[in-house]
Amino acid sequence: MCETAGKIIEAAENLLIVSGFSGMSARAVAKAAKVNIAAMRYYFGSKQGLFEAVVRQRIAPVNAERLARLEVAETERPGSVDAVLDAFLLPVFAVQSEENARLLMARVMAEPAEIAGPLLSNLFQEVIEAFVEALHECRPEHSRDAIARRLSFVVGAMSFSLLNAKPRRFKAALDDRSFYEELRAFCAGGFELAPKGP
Amino acid sequence: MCETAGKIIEAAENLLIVSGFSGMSARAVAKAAKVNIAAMRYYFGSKQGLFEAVVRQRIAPVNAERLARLEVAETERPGSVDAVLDAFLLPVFAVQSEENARLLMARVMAEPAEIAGPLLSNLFQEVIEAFVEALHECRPEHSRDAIARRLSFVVGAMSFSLLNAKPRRFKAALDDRSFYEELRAFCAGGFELAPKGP
DNA sequence: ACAACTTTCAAACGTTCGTTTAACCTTCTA
DNA sequence: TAGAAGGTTAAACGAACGTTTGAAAGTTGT
Repeated sequence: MCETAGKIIEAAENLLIVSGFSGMSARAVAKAAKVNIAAMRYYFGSKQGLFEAVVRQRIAPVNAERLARLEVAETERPGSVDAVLDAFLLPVFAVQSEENARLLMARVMAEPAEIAGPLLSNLFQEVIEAFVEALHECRPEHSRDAIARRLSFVVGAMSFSLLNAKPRRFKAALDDRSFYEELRAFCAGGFELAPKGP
Repeated sequence: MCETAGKIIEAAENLLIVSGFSGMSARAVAKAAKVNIAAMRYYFGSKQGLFEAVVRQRIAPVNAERLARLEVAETERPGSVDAVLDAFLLPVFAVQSEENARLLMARVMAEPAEIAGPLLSNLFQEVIEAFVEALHECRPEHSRDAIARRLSFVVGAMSFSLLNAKPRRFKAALDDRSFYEELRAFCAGGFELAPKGP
């Protein structure tokens, strides 16, 4: 049955978020999913294959929506850093994607390169290139390298604060909203030119 | 001999940077340090104890210098966000601390909470409180919670970009310098008020 | 020289790891 | 009804894990 693969992915996602790839054992996944260990190999080939399936399933839609929103932003609000940043950040915080999607993305970003490196390169190459180009058009006084570095600052600010946010506070929805607005404001400010004053 | 403990710490640090805590095996540490596995328990009690010793040895001096520089900044340039951010960020990039110190700090920040959580809380509590207070005095229009969130953005931007920077490029010294200035400019911009424009 | 202490070592402890095998159970087709 | 195909399972594989032991080797003080 196909339901088994889904149960494995769901359990693996939850364990990945709290323990990371090396800290998550295939046996723990099987137990949490109430599935035999061999089913993991049957559907995903290996633990690494399961990891990549989990990450792909969560991140690919987010990146697709990023590119879609970027296209809209570039025609409706050309030259706006805020609009580009919204296109990059909002898909992560969209209500459709649950909190797990955010936490998983943050956790995967923090994995050692030998585990997630090639996968993330494949998943993000197109997105990074598109957003660096878009931001470069908004701020042509910065070099593309500088823009790319600043974009990595944006990703880092988002990932780290997600990982280290308290596991759940009261009024989560409201907090999420204000959290996002602060993140967006912070990142947008980072793309402004240095202030005039000394 | 005390040299053995030093060799273990050095080897563990290098392996921690590339593999993280769960991905680093105690046996690999012993082999890299050319030391018997039992020496790890003799000097550090356990793998977790070794981990904490490595982290403490690297991060404690950085945080001490952060507090020292903050005190200077508050008297010499009161109210300057730039000065406070320099006090927070420069000790990480100071020439005295090698690149390993930066990479280790970034890697440890990305560890799952169950591994590094309590340790990081102890190591950073005082620093976080001091810098949140200092930044709040620079920007009293932001709440302390908002300042704390922005400070976590700063930490994230720093950590992530360090982890994902290429392992070494030509002209490292110059690159480090411009990298730091871009990071500082980005973070400082994040603390500015929303720009006046639409 | 001897005894007391610290440090190092080879070897093994039991456990858990990711992976694999081979048999079993469905379900559908000939 | 026989059998092929897809899905699931218990059981075990060898390897590697963190940890522990007990004694050898080295150091120190008297």
